[in-house]
Amino acid sequence: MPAASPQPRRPRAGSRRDEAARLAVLHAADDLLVEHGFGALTVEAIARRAGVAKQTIYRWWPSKVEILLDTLIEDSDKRLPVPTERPTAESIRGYLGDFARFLTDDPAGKVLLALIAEAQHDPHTAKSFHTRYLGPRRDQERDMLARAIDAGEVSPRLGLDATIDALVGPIVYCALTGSSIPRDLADTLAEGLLRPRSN
Amino acid sequence: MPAASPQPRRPRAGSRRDEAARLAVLHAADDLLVEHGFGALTVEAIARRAGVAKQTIYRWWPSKVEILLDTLIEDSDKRLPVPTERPTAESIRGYLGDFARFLTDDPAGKVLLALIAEAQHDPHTAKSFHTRYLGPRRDQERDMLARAIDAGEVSPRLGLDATIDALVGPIVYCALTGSSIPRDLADTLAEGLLRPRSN
DNA sequence: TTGTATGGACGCAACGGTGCGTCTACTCTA
DNA sequence: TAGAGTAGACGCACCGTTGCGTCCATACAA
Repeated sequence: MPAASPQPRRPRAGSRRDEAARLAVLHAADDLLVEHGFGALTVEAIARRAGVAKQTIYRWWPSKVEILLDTLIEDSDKRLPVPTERPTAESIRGYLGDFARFLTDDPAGKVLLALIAEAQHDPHTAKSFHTRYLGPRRDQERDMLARAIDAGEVSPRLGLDATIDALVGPIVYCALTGSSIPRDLADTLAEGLLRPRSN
Repeated sequence: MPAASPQPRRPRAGSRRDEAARLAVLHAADDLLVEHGFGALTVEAIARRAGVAKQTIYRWWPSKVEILLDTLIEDSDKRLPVPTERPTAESIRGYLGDFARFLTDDPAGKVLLALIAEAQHDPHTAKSFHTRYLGPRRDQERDMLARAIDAGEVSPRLGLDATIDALVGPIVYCALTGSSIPRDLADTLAEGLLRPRSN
């Protein structure tokens, strides 16, 4: 293990916010979470790892949860975009597969799981997590699904939100319980829940 | 490994464990969790509420998580039994509906959600939670499903575990994200995933 | 049957340790 | 000079542990 090397000396900051310090904090939080889990994630450890004073963290973030939210939002916008442009059944299946891989393979997936968890423990986290992450993302997913319905690509058995919960839920649940996600899970879910009632 | 314990010349001396204290701790933990959330749940608060010394808690439980596990196991065995005796599609649908109500309405449902969450944060919790709760319950659920398949009642599109994850996942996910669980969710999931591939 | 010794369960109180969030004091640059 | 940064001490709460004294159910000897 690389034993928390303090970052190389940055040039002293001026009177604007130090972008290098901001990124160092974000990355430190992300790394520490992946390496040692949320339980071992403390503001003091983040400061140490980032090579930044604790006060600098408290100046810009009210809690470590908001730090994680910042990293999650940036990473998932970048690496797990919602395909709202091509409203096809195939793109929805693709998104579900990407989501499963994001959760299991991407460091940001661990952040998402940790925030889902922390939201159960703390109401402030729950509120912020919904407002800043879950809500906006759900809006995009709803849009994706609604367009596919309009295009006649799919015809789900449930309402918009319930359908998304039914598709995403099992994937998240597998990740939460640490069981591996079967290859055909996403596709079978889509088949079972997006097809028109053929009978 | 314990070197030569002095011969228990009097095997049955001393007081017995105080059952009232045990129950007081279990109920105090349950109540505090429901009232103030896991974040505010401390061993000292449990001791205060139960009218019991902190030492008495540490004497019998290694952590507050184990206290919650004890309450969860007792409550869910009692109030959410897995219907393994009548292997019908209907009993499975009924179980899913009961499970949804358990999660949203029963205090023990909150305990379950809190433990799922805490298992993300702490590896010890994860291990104990799987060994003592998730594993045994999954065995029963697998049994329930396998019997229904043998009886020709259902013919799922996925493997045993994946099917259970696909049925239970959305319900848990709704509860975790605080969204209400649609009335027809359980039934539609069962229809979409347990029916034989009719086409 | 009675008296006593045993030893476990319990309550009370204090300990050192850790992370929290705040605070002060100082530095550096635009 | 004002804003952003570093360094580190502070009081607080909870952690998990320990020592000590009390209570009481049992086992056994008188």
